Amino acid sequence: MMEIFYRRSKEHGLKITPQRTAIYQELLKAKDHPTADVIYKRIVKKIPNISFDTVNRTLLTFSKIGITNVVEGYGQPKRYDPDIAVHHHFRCLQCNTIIDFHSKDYDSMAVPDEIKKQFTVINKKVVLEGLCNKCRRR
Amino acid sequence: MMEIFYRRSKEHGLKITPQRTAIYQELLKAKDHPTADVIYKRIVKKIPNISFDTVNRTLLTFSKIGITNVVEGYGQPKRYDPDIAVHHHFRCLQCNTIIDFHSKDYDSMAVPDEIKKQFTVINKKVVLEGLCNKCRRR
DNA sequence: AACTATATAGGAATTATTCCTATTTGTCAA
DNA sequence: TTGACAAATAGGAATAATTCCTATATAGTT
Repeated sequence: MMEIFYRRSKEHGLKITPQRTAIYQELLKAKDHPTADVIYKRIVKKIPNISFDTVNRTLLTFSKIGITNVVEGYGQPKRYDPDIAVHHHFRCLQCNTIIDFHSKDYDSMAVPDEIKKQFTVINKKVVLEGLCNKCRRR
Repeated sequence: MMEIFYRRSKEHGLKITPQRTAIYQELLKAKDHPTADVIYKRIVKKIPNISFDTVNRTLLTFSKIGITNVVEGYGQPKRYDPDIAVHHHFRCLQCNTIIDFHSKDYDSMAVPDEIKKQFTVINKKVVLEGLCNKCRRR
């Protein structure tokens, strides 16, 4: 799994630093679409003098070279997703939890011609919004 | 079109103020999914002493009572959409332009049982991402 | 081992959003 | 129509999120 990290970094002329390695590993472990701040807090336990800026900058860099993604949100802090395969999201409007799910039906939906003509579509996903079980009870 | 604004405000016990009326009208005119700041700058020309906070707060209130929506984004400032009918978005990864489009195929996609069981789905949309024509040329 | 372009730490600056409070204003009921 | 009162506003301050700046350090190459 670190494979892709080394390969893409090379391809883009990025140096493999201990900080980047740690950030990528931490991100891979994360199942909760964490913010830069959350990742920073987890990592600072291992690398006490790492700066927030490095974590933040690195996550943006990773997103640029396509080894992680910024998750769609609504103006709250950016959240990152280490799963770069096609998948879809359910998002709770109340607590902002994001749940990944897979659906072959969704994956295979055609892009309308109208859009294809005008734009280069790189990514396609379905975003469902509503209430999760916890929030529904209230 | 102001109909829904008056009705929903009543339903939620919100007062009809000149500020709210102006903000709603400005939003209705907007085709560009504007930020609170953009709306503020447009409105301050008509109501010179309106405060940014009022605009911001009002837009959030409108979203809460469902007469406008916050558009999915990636940590940039919140952007608002006066179109509350079901529709879908194409978003340019480079310049962040969001284009609305409609698709009956997308509208009619079923929500997976797996999700239905666990969550109350209120909203469903397809988000396409890629490059718009302008950005593609570079 | 030395060189060089890139990356980092730390802090400052900027941007976006929310909070606080005194004052004003819709709305409702008499 | 008027008074009462809860709700809303303006203005500024505070907080949160992100980005920028710069001196120093380091990965990757020669």
